[in-house]
Amino acid sequence: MSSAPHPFSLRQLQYAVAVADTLSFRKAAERCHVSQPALSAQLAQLEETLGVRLFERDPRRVLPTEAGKDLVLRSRAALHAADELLASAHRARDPLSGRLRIGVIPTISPYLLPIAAPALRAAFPQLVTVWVEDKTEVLVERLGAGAIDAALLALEAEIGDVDHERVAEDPFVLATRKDDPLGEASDRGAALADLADADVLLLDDGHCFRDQALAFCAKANVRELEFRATSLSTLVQMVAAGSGVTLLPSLAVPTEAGRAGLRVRPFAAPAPSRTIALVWRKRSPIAGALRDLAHAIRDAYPRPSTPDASARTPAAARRPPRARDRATARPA
Amino acid sequence: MSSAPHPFSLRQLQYAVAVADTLSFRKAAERCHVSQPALSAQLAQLEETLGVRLFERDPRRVLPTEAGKDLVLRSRAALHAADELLASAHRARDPLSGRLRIGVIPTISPYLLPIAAPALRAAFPQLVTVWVEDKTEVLVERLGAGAIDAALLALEAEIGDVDHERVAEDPFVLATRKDDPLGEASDRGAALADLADADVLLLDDGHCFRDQALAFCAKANVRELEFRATSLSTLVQMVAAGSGVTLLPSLAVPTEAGRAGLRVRPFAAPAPSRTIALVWRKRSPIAGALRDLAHAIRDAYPRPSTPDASARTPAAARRPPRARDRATARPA
DNA sequence: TAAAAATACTCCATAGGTATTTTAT
DNA sequence: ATAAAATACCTATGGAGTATTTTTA
Repeated sequence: MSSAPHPFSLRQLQYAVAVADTLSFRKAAERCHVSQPALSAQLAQLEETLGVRLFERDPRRVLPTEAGKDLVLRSRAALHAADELLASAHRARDPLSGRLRIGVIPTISPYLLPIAAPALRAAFPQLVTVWVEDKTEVLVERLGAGAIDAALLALEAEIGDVDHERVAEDPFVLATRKDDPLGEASDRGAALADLADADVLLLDDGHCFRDQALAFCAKANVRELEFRATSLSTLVQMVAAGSGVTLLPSLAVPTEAGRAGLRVRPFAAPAPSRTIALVWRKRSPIAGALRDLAHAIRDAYPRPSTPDASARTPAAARRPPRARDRATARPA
Repeated sequence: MSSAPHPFSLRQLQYAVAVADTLSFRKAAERCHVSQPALSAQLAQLEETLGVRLFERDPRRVLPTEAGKDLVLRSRAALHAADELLASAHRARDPLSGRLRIGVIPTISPYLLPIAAPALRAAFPQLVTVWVEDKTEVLVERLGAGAIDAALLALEAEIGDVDHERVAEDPFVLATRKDDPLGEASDRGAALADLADADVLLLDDGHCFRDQALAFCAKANVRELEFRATSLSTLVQMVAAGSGVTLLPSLAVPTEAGRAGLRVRPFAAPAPSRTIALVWRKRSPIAGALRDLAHAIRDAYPRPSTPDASARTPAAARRPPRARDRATARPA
């Protein structure tokens, strides 16, 4: 599996093509911006290494041999491939003008992507995003392997040694059945103590949100029911059916709380929450671009829509949309 | 229509491919038989000129970026094209293993090709001959333009300044109707004087054989009939029909003299004749090969089959087949 | 004689080598 | 501490320049 260096150069092929086009060493040299002897020498060397006479020369004219014609044809093909490569690389100079594979966890994906994807399309028209939905552990593994370029997930999970940019703080809310007394008392946030002796429904193993919710609930004397939901949507349906209560990320509320029979209640400070962030491999060459991308997602992030949202500073005022000029991005 | 020199080298592409294959600069350098710094430098330069980071490096491993993967893919294509070119050129090293376009005049072609073509196929299995039939003037023009590589014709014609190798001396014979007294007296050759006052039929203008026959006949007091044949075959039919007499190249005799009603008679020395030769452009790079080709045709050339052929030295004895080793060919 | 390509030579850019340092785990 | 890539520095190959000669129509 060893490879010898190529015996000829692209430059030599260019010279050969130029001679075939102009039928003159002098004119070809002119077109290539080199002296005639330089071109002569390179062609002589090419003929030497190939062991084939490429052009018949006499003072009157230059005539490509059969081998020369063939070589010129193939040279054009090779040079074209090289040009394509150059053009493609040039296109890739702007990391936000190619294909970007981004992982997203299932507790973010259905709620954020419908908003973030169009925003990214608008902000970076040249960018094609490929979204990969999977659990944190899988995404981290795929990120490390280079199968994806970045991932949207919660920093609270085990994500290894990666760089990141925060997108949003996503507080958890308590979701109960409409007639559950736990969901009342909207004048104050729910407290940990309220959860005592509650029947709590949680996501299936492997979902990082399960771990985060569980970590919070562990401080109270809660009973986790045996049922494990595979999605927040399922979880909400169970709660609405009166099987118990659950925690929801605020992000999911606009979508999931519209269901009949469900009531959501924010927690009193310090409210449990997760930090949604875009993460990438340390030393990724497109770190700057990814940071810009995170900013764009942050700016598109939905404003909280919990019942007391009007009492809080509107998201738009807290974070005015900023110019996403890559030149102003902080260095990694 | 000016072209700038290519900003990168095939060597750099090879290095990139090697790194992508081995995922290690060290191993890639090893595979390319260069030192690791040399490979590093070349790749750094490639990245510099393309303006794109191709590989993420850290001491633990090397990971191609999206742009790097794309480049490697395209590099393989470009390198493949270059390899193809190299292979094709190598195949073309042997001039007798490609396509060779050879012109032939109409007074040679139908009589010599059925013998020469199979002989060449046997002698040079790799050679593909493309035969181009036309009159001398056209062939000479096409030869000069490079449209054909060589031509089989008579040296007596106007063929310009070309190199050649003799294939055979082709004496003319007198063709008469069977009962024409001119065709008798087979104990001695026909003399110029015999043609006095004969009605002679000749080929159409443009055929070099017409000019050669005419030049001979001009010494006698012959009448050229108004009829002009477009081929020797037609001419022979006219003679057999009793319209007059004509000259034929011996080469055509085995084919044409089989016709009923025709008699051929050799001329007494000095017999008129033409010299069949293979000609090519001066300075043709495949002169040596063409000379070999001419020798092969000469060796396959049919032995004279005139009535007194048995009295002469057999062709096989005169010219024993020789090894057609290109190394022994006389230089141009 | 005139044109075009080939030679002769000189120079410098650069690919490549060795030794060493930096870097990140 | 280690393994790998980057850096520093030197060398030598060879590509390109100018001036000149050779070639052939």
